Amino acid sequence: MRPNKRDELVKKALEVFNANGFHATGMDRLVSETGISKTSMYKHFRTKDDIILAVLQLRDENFRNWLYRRVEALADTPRAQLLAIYDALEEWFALPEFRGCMFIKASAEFQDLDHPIHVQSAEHKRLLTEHFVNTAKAAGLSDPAGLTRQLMILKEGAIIMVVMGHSENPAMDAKAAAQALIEGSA
Amino acid sequence: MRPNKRDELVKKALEVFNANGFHATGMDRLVSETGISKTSMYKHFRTKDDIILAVLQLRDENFRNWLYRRVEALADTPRAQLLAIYDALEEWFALPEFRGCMFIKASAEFQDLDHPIHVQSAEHKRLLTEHFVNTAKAAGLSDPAGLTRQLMILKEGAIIMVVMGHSENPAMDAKAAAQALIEGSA
DNA sequence: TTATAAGTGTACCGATCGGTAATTAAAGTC
DNA sequence: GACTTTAATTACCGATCGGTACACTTATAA
Repeated sequence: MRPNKRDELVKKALEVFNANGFHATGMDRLVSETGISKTSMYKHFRTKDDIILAVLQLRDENFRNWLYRRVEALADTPRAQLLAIYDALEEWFALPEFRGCMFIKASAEFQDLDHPIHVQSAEHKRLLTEHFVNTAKAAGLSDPAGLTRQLMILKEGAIIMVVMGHSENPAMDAKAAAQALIEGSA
Repeated sequence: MRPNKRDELVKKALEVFNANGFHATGMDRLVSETGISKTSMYKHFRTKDDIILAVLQLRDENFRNWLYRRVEALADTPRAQLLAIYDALEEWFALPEFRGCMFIKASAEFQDLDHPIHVQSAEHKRLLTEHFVNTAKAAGLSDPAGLTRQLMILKEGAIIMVVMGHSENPAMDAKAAAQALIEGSA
């Protein structure tokens, strides 16, 4: 069983890109911080953008898996799970390596709507929305799609306010708002 | 009356940075797109970062002035003005040159919390919050600070969902949420 | 053993990066 | 008219950008 260098590269590149940004991280830095030779990188990927796409794909799997499972662990009923989203967010924000949402940052650095990196970042949000719409439906709430759009807005806004804001606990601000919205849409 | 080259540069640089990103825009491109010589730029600014800071300062003035005045024009009472924020946002999102929030993008490209560009971006959000807290107080609502934090989360989240999301009208999603929150905190 | 694939190290490519030097042309102020 | 300021032009700097060429080493599998 050979440990795959490709996966090792993507995993380490994720950390480097997340901490330093995409454009600001050069290939030489990627070499020195991952310990993987440039030759090897370009044997697995044709371009730097391809590496970024692989990183985003890994991040999408990791994050969605983590969030879905964490929400299920934190609450039993669908309705309580919608609120537990923000408890999970609070945990995420508290991590020392937290650096904001990678997909928001990626779409900020690759603004062209047709750019593959932008497209893939938007797809991540779509998948999240899709999942929580089902939770909202299971909760038997009226207008699950509309409510989920609001819950997503609260999630993204909380992330921004952690990075840029001066509030102490945006996750709990968002949770309080979510609770009011859910109770109002019973 | 001499037309100030410095202001002309900052104004045009704002458009270029907003459309192409900060790291992705080189000084040579700034020269060709603004028509201003590089020598002249570096006589007014010591570094590229200084130009970015000046751009952000201009953007802060422009945006806050516009938003405050638009909100006042759209609604009379403080309470209605809190809701009008999202009507103004809807207008902003509809502009053809809309490219997301410059400060969110700047903080995404300059992640270091101590970096002057990050600090200045966060300051923009602080000023916005400060202003709307006063509106919330004038509206006589309970916990104006807490409500404003929620309204800010909705604002930032709506911006993200316009750029990355698949919703049709995040501004109105946010407005509906804001309305529920305001009514609940009467 | 031997062929095949995977990985490394180093040197290099042209292009672009942020930033500077030197010179000259205008235009405003005294 | 003399002088100062502002700006443009052009060429250039070392460093770094994304990406490649080449020679060498390992490790696997037949």
